Amino acid sequence: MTLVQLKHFVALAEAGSFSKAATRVFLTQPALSRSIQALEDEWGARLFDRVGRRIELTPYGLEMLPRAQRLLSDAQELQRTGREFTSAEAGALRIGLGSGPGAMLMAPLLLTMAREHPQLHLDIARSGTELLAQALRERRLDALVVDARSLRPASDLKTEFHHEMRGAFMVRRGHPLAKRMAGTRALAFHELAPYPIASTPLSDEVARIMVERYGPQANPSECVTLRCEEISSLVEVVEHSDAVLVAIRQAAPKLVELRLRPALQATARFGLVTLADRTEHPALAVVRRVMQDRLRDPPPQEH
Amino acid sequence: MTLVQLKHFVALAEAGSFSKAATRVFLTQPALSRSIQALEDEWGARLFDRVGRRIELTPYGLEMLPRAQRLLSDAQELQRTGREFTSAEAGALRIGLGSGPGAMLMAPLLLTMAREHPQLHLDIARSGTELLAQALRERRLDALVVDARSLRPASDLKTEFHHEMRGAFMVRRGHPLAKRMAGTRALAFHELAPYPIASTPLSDEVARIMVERYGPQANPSECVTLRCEEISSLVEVVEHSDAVLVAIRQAAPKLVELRLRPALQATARFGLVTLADRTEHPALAVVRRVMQDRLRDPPPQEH
DNA sequence: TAAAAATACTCCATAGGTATTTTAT
DNA sequence: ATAAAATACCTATGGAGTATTTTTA
Repeated sequence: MTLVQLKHFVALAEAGSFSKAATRVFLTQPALSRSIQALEDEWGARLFDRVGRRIELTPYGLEMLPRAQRLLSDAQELQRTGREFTSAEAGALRIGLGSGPGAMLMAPLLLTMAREHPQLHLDIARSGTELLAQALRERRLDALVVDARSLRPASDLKTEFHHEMRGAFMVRRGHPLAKRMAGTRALAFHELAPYPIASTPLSDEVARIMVERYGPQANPSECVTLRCEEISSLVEVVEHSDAVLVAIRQAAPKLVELRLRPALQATARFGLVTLADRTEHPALAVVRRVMQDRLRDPPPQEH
Repeated sequence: MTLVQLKHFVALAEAGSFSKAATRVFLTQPALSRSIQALEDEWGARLFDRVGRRIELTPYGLEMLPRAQRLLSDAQELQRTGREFTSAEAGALRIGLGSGPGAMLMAPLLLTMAREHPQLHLDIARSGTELLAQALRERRLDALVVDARSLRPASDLKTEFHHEMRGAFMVRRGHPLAKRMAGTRALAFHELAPYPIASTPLSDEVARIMVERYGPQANPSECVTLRCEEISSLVEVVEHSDAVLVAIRQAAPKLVELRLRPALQATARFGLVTLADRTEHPALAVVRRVMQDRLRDPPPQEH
């Protein structure tokens, strides 16, 4: 039994004659005749009665026809699904997001999927980089987007570097510190002390840089008073209070950036991480596009 | 895409290596390798990552595997169903029974199917012979069992004669008429007059014979007082009353047959009728067996 | 170095085509 | 006499085997 034979069977039943059916399946009449015979031989029973110059389904053929049709349409469905999956129109994509990328990408990813790939199942996991990497290695995730600095280099992982996201101190427009930056004056870190500091959880790397630049009192575990994974909530707080936000500059483009001396010069390197030497999920193309769109540092800021 | 290729795909996924899978599907390793490659080429995406000496499903392969498995098991199911159908283990059989055969065969057919072919759907239609023949011609029935005498001969119908069923007058054991038949004495028809006469609907042919033998007062439409399609009910009545049953002798073997002068000598010729030149339904074998079992005239009666 | 997959080649079974015969209208 | 299916015969493609190379653990 072959899918091709089944197709011939169905075509013959629908056409009602060997000659007509043969042209429909792009065969000659003898070829179709033999194809049907082969099926009948294999199944040990006639599917059609050759009655004069007409043909007619036997009870057996009548019984098998709908089943054959169903199997054929299932087979077609299988092929179609395959194509859709490779073109990211269907299937399930499981993405792990580190806390920084999560803040920046979660909503855009969900939105893009909902709008442009409604048939694609998207599972987003947010967690620490190491836990995510473990899930990736165990095939519970298809890819991660994390700050590459927080990821221990490993040969079984492939990191596709995407964008260096500049970190910054930011306040609302009209904040006292903003006014104090008249002209080109830069602020010292201790001038921030009177205000609450808000940030998402920061990597050890960033913490180290801050201590290096501004001294022990700049250690995030000390100075950060408002910590929350959801950056949009933090932005809202900072917009309506005198709190200072420490985050990726581009995450809150409407806030005013503070110039500090020395400059913060801390960055996050967002990378798309997959297993090395594994075929990647077709839908990762969508993730890349969203990253291209959303992880773009703005041109140097003007005041 | 071929069912064979899908089988190879599933085997490889389950075996975890080309060599192992190859032996399982009775192929050499290169042959399996090429079979998988062909599938991957056709679908335009890798199904397995060849990682060192191990292989591993790609996300695409993972997505396609369960679908392929389902299609394969559906295909197997199709083949299995085919075999079951040809061996009368499954499918649907639609039989038309004339009133005489209906009385004799309905219950045994239903019982046999229920006991020995629980997966087989049986549809029994009871009606007049001509209506049944029409249904047969329109493929609404697979076969009929009718009294051949009531069927107008037609070249598109094939009648397989089975049994000549002898008709008889019967009464309960101990009935006054039974006592009156001492020795070899035969009764005259008018001796039956005091008793109700019970029968299934009789064919015109039988009615004609009765009038011929016993005169106008023997016309069934006149003399039959208890008419019912269900012969078992009639038998029950006759067993518990003084009614006389006119029916096929073998339909009520426990009753006593009346000897009449002249003898009734009416028979029903039960035949299995199908469309000529059409492949018959495999399950007709079952019907034939039931007919063989039930439509057997007993040896000449002793007294 | 060994084990596994891929490649190169060879072969043949089978599916398909052409020509012809058979059959039924 | 004609139209349709079956049969006979031939061809070629694709699937399978053997031998070999490549790769990686």
